[in-house]
Amino acid sequence: MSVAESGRFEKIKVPSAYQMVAEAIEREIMAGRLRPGDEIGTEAELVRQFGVNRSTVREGIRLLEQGGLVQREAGRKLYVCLPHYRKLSDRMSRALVLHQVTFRELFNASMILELGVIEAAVDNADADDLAALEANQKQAEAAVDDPVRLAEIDTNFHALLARASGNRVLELAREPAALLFFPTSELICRRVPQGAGRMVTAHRHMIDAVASRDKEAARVWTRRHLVDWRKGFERAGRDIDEPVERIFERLSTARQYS
Amino acid sequence: MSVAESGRFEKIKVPSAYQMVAEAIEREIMAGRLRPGDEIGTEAELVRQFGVNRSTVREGIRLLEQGGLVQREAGRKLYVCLPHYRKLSDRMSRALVLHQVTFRELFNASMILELGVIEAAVDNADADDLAALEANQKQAEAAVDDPVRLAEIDTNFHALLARASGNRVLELAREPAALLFFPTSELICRRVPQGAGRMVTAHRHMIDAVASRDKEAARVWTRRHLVDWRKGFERAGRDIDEPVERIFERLSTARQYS
DNA sequence: TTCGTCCCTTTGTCGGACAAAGATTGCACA
DNA sequence: TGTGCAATCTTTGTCCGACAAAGGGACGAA
Repeated sequence: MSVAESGRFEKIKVPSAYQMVAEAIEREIMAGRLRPGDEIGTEAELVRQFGVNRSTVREGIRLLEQGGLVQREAGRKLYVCLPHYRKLSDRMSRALVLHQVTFRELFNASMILELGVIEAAVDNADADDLAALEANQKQAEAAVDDPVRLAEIDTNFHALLARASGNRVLELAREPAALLFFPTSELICRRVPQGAGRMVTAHRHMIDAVASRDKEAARVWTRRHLVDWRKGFERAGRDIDEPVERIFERLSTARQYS
Repeated sequence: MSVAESGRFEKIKVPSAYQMVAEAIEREIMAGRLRPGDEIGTEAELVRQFGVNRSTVREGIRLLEQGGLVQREAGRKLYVCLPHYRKLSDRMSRALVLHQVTFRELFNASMILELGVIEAAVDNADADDLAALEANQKQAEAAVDDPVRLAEIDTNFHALLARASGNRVLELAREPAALLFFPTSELICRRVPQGAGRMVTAHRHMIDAVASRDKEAARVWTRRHLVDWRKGFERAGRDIDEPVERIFERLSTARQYS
């Protein structure tokens, strides 16, 4: 029963062959000797190079596959690729759910992240970003009576805003929380009559604030938007201290926005 | 050369058996029917249940393994486990590097995240958190002449602060950036004579601010701490708009802090 | 040129095999 | 009766060989 054998020496780990295969390939990628778009050799070539069996090579490849470092094009050749944000964020979100974080944590973190995002967006948004936001707003206005669709549009709105920030670190940092947070708008729009209208109004003011580079208005309306969420959440009879439940059935089938 | 065949139909994806194995197990976990700590059956059992070959089962398991959803205890039984933050953050950091984000993005994002973290820490830190921070501070004072060690301590300082925030969403959101950002303190302490001293001083004031629940002081000193980083970074002859380079050799061998 | 057909390559899956190491059983001995 | 040790069973990691399906290219016909 020695789970945490605390002592003088570190536990010796003897990596298995398939792990070493994965690590070797990953090192090549991280060192820049394999670049995104390059194709890794065939399994037969890897078998020759590493001197292990094909089964072992394949297990190593599976490890990389999940990390998003390599991709198979339609069951065919194996390419190095840039891990896609969305996929990584999905994993993160799953972890948050399994760790049973509360809606309060989600709310507080999102307040910080979204305020940061919109401030950066005020500084950096260009015409394309604004056009994308306007298009999203049009969709929202047309969907005020469809909670499912509206929640999806809301999620996209904030993703577009994050992209407009021009800061990919921030964009990635907010995404795991956002993937759990904004889809709950559906619940709120469904239970609170004026919820949808207030959401659309807030989005309108946020876009305008970004367009006119008005940081103060941007902060005010973002905060209001999120506080609305919280009020709606409680009015819908939910407790903000309950853990985020498993809402991934919807998320995993949601349409990609990029 | 049809990489992005944009057309009327979505691409048809035919999932292979090993992917279905992984997805089936993952569904069980996310649905709560398999809980962290439970042991997944032996490979032989999975072979029976899924009706596929052992090689296929093993490839499926490798997919889950990388995601951190399952863990093998010393080459032995397979358990469901909670994905560890550190591992997920490592993946995220790698992705940021591969996407060639700039130090400017890293700096701006960290400013937002760390300010958010310390405000939450001011509200939520308990005696244990403060004790841990004090212990870290002692280490830092003893290592002012060792840039490598000091950078590690700085990284840990901010991780402890994030934990003190009591917000795991925020803690996770900041980590990918932090894993890239704070280790660069080594460079600065090495190149800028007064860098180490200013760092220790800033940490001192940050701890005091958290202990005395002084949010304004906490913000001021955090901002000063990060601005110091930026000045040092430029004084060390680096351009803040250059992409984050590949510094993972160090990171991957860095000691775990939790 | 365009199209279809044949052939080669590569992947996904299967079946079986074996050594090493953990887990279990059973026995000898105190 | 309880304890320590050896034999045995189980499970994993790795290897080997095999085959169907699908992609890709060569080659010839229209």
